[in-house]
Amino acid sequence: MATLGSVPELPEVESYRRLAESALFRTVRSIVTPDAWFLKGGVDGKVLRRALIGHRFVSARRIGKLLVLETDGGPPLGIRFGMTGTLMVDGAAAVGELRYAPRRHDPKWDRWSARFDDGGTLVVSDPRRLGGVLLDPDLSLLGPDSATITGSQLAAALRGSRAPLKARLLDQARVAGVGNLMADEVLWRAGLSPLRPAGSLSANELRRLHRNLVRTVEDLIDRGGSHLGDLMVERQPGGRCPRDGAPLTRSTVGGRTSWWCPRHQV
DNA sequence: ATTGTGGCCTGCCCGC
DNA sequence: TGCGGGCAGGCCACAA
Repeated sequence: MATLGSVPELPEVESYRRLAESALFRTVRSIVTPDAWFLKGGVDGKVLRRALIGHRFVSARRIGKLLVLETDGGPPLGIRFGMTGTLMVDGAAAVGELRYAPRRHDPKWDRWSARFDDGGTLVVSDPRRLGGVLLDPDLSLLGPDSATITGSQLAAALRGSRAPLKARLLDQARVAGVGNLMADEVLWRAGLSPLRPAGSLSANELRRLHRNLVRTVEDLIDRGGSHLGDLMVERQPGGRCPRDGAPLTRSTVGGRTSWWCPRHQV
């Protein structure tokens, strides 16, 4: 299998955020919205132009997988990347190829662009159109960011839930930033089954999960993508646990394809 | 309320 | 060689 990137989970969006910092403090001259489907939350091109043209982005924040570009006086712009979205500034992409996206760039996949007074651009490219752009995103719909979540916040996110642990971790309203690949990696590292009822973890298991979640996020940001976890190369038919060699189990958990080690993830 | 399911989107890959 | 059916998963609407 080729060494590709992965879907835009927290590590990818963090690299997009860093790239977006190079687009700050540059005056927006025009907005290109070729795909009305890509505009979310009831905004249209006219509203976006009124909000952004003549203004500048002044900060690039990330909450979970959501990129928020704050403007000088107007409402912030929210960008979601779905599973194949990439960010480009001045023609350069933030990270390498995405696992489930084409390896090339085609301008027809540019779903949204801002052009600056200096001639540069900020472009959202998304072949499968699962991402989107919105104004003034409601951040209260997102749980604590998994890069900085505290142990007690994680405990609160899981407490009392009978949903599968993995499904709860994927719920962006509970914990923001965990996607399918990173969920498998974190649970594998923590030695916890994705099928465990979320509220059934002991205090020790909670500590273990929290430690591995925060460390994994940091680790994968450093490595450069959610596809660079230790489990990922085995996350395919015939794959074996890198820790103990047991054949990995594949099934659907929380509506997502899941791979885990039946020997040490309990 | 919580939890589960299906659909959206479309390029790519596999088998015929 | 072309074709068609699955597949991938973030997010949302909807059902029970």
